[in-house]
Amino acid sequence: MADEALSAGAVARRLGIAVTTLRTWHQRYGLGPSEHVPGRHRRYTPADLIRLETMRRLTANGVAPAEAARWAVQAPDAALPGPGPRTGKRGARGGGGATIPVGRSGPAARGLARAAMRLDSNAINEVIDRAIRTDGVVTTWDTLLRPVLAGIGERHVATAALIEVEHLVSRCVSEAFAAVVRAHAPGGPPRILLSCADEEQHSLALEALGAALAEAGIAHRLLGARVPVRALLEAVDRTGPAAVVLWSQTRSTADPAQLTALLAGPHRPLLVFAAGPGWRADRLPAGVVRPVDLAEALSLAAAVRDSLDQSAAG
Amino acid sequence: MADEALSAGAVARRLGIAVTTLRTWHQRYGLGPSEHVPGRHRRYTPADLIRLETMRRLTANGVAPAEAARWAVQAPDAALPGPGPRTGKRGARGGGGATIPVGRSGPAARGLARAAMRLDSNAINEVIDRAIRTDGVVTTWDTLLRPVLAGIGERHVATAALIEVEHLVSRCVSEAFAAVVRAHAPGGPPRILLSCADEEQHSLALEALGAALAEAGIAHRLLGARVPVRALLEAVDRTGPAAVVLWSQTRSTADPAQLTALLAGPHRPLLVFAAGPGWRADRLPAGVVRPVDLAEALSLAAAVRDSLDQSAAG
DNA sequence: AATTCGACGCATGAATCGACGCAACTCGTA
DNA sequence: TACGAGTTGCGTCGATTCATGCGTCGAATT
Repeated sequence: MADEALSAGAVARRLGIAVTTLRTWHQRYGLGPSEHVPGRHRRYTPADLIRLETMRRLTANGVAPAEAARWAVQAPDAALPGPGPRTGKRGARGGGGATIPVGRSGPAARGLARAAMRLDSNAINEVIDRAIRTDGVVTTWDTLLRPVLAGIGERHVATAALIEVEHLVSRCVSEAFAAVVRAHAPGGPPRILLSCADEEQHSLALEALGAALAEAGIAHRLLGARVPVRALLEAVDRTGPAAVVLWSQTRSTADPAQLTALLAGPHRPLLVFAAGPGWRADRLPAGVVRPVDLAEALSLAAAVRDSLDQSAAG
Repeated sequence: MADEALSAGAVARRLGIAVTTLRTWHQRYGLGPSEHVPGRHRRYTPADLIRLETMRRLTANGVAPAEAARWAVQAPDAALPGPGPRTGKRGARGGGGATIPVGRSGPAARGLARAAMRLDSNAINEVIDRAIRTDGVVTTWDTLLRPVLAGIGERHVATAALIEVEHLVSRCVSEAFAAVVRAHAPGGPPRILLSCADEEQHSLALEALGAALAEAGIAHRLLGARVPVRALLEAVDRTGPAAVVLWSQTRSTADPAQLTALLAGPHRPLLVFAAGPGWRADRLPAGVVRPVDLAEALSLAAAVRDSLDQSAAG
């Protein structure tokens, strides 16, 4: 048992791809066992495995399969190309199989989609973490995560499938944001409260905002999904935040009364944000700010922090 | 040495296999008596018997014989790293005020409850992280997190308040588990799939199991809450896990048909666990294992550990 | 004398092979 | 904007290869 020669099935399971795909990779790209007699079963040595592992990692990062294969064949262990000048050319025509449509959202999005389809949480984490480290939370959210999540959402609305994929990716994103928050030491007491609207289940965008805030050194408090108005008011009452961000993803959860209640409470926050696509601008009570995207929400929140600092210093 | 040194025939009869097979197992897989001189008769010690018993049990469950043998040779019975020594003495006297009932769950629980009431996520994180680092995931879950969560739950069922507290704590717990998973490099391909039952919303216990698995060095895949049967089957089909853990918190989500569907699928898992208080033991289809608590689930899952992954990866 | 040993071979079912095709996606072009 | 060309992952099918449990045989062990 000293010689570890894995069968095709074992390797496929390990990589999270179909056995057929493994054969296809061998035929199309020459990426197969180093020694193989036609007609006989393939036996993958550890060295072959490393090559395949590289292939997987590259495709998970958005490299076109053909190119990734070429790469894996001649440089078994290869680091990823820098984020720099890699935007332009490309004659590759991506596509293929049961995937998630991400349109022209860049290679990282494609890689993320691929990893997601394989339910490969490790690869998913890897891609997300790298993106956040490289481009920051805001950019990652806008150009990577949101497109991919939207793609998955579209799909599973249409076909009622991929729900498990969406869950997994959501979890990974959530965890990545949490890691960002944990990594950046929270400076001072949190004066910004983030909360979902009543009945609202989607909190990912809020978590993105939270991570972005943490990244900018701004402490916050995040309540999470499905916060009843009463609980929200109680939380505001107990913690006395300077600003409250209320997220509503869909119209059905965007009851303006929640905002009004916030403004009418005993500990009225300085600023109330109505964030998310659910809110209708013309139905918002006076005194409520409605940021259009993550970046704007971030800068507004930062402004709150600054004004607080000044008033405290003066 | 009046010890039971069983002869080949006796062992074969006991295991219900042919004597020849016993010899074959020895030759092909090295699974034989620990001491044996070529040409002489084989004498099986009780230890050898255990190994063979494992082999038989695994193969009876559908594990490939070669794999089962490797398994049996290196891990006769799945023993697990026990948790550290119990913590507490300490007689801190808990105070009054609006708090959460945690019973006699120790000072950490009380501290956690207090931090939760303040919506102080930093403090919450701190307590949880420390507990996990000190006592491990299993103990922390059983003696700290579950009591506190249960306490909060009780309260807000009674008073319809504290919902925001529960959300916050849940989030923090979730993140802490995620951090554990991220910290422990997952070795090899995940062969264990964790999923909530259809409609089941509570996934925290599953996340605890996931973290415990990660702590023990066992890779897994966690789908999350509210996984439709169809999505679960699709995931099983695509990833071909060796074991599937299906969590049901309440009776209403514990539809045995889900388990049956799992067992009937094309990529039938070796082992199916019905975990959580929702399941009724007398309604489970044959072939389903029902662990009673986190520790048991962990040790059972450990028994399914994939033995194929010991190659160098990145 | 009853077993067991080691070697060899066989039957059988599972896994894999190679070829083919499908469906889905992207991109250039009209 | 719609459409065709190029990519790609993977399901299917009939044939082949492998893995595995076990029977048989002559010699050795107990």
